Amino acid sequence: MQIGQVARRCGVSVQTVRLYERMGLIETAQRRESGYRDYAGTVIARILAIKQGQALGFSLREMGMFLQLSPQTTEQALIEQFVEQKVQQIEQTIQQFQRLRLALEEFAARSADDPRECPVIYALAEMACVQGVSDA
Amino acid sequence: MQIGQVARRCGVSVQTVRLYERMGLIETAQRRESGYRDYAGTVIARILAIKQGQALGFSLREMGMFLQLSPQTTEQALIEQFVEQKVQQIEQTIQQFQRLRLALEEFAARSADDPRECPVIYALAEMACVQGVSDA
DNA sequence: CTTGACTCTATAGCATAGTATAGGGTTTAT
DNA sequence: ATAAACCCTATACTATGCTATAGAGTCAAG
Repeated sequence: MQIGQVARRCGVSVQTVRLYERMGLIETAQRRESGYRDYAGTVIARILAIKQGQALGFSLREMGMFLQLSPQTTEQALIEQFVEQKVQQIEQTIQQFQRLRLALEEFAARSADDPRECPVIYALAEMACVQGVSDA
Repeated sequence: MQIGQVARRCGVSVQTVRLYERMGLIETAQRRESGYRDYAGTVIARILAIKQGQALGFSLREMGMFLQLSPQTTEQALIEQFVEQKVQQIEQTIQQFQRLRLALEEFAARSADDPRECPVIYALAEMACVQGVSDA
C-alpha cells in the first residue's frame, strides 16, 4: 500500500505517516526500487490505535513506549497500573468539572448586580484557592 | 507585591508571570520608579484560576477569552454551554478509558500464549477499528 | 510521450507554553 | 560601599505534534 492510501484510510496526512515512521511508532516500510514506501495493511490499525491513544491523552512518546512492550513481558501489570492511574486522574478531572458547573450555576443565580469577574474565572479561583494560597 | 513573591505564592516562575502579563491574562502591573512591577494581591487568585483552568484542559487562549467576559453580558449562557460541552467530552473520555481497562483485563486473561502486540495498542486498535477503517 | 497525480528527501515553519541566558539596573543588609 | 538577592528587557531556545515548501524523481492513462 502506498503512503497516500494509508494516510487517507487513517485520516491523517502523508507527512504524519512519515513522521510516525521516523519516530519508530510504525514499522519501517518496505521500499520499491523507486524508493516509494510500501506498507502492509496492518499499519492502519497501528495508526488508528495511536490516534485513539492521543485522544485519551497519551503522548506519542507514551505510545512509543507501549509499542516496545510485549504481552510476554512482566510489564503487563505495570501497564494496567498505568492505565488505572490515568482513569483515576480523569475521574478526578470530571469531579472538578462538576464543581465548576456547580459554581457557575450558583453564580448565575446572583449575577445580576454582582460586579465580579467572569464566572468561569471566579469559579476556578474559588476552586484553586480552597487548597491554594497560604503563605502571606 | 513584587513579581517574585507573586510567583512563589502561585507556584510558578517569574517568567511565567511576565508571560501572562504580556499575554493580557493578568492585569498590567503598576511600576515603581525603578521599573519594578508592583502587583495587587488579587493577581494571586487570578493566576491560580488560570492554573486550575489549565489543569482542566483549557488553553491559555481560552482562559483569556473567559477573562474578557463579564457576568453582565449575554454570554453567560454561552459559557455554561461551553463548560457543559467540556463536561460531556470528558465523560466520553472516561468511558473510553473504562473500555480500555476492560480490554486490558480481557487481554490479560489470555496473554500467556498470545503473540499479539502490547495490550494497550491492541485494545486501542480494537476501539479505533470499531468505528474506524472502512474504505478498502 | 507527455501530463497529472503521486512519491522522495530535506529543511523550515507554526502554535503552545513555557525555560534559559545575556547584559544590565535596584534594593537591602552588613 | 559592597555583596547577595532581587528586578528589568530582549532574545533565543526547548518540547510536542504537526504543516508547508522546495526541488527532485516515478507512475499510469490517454
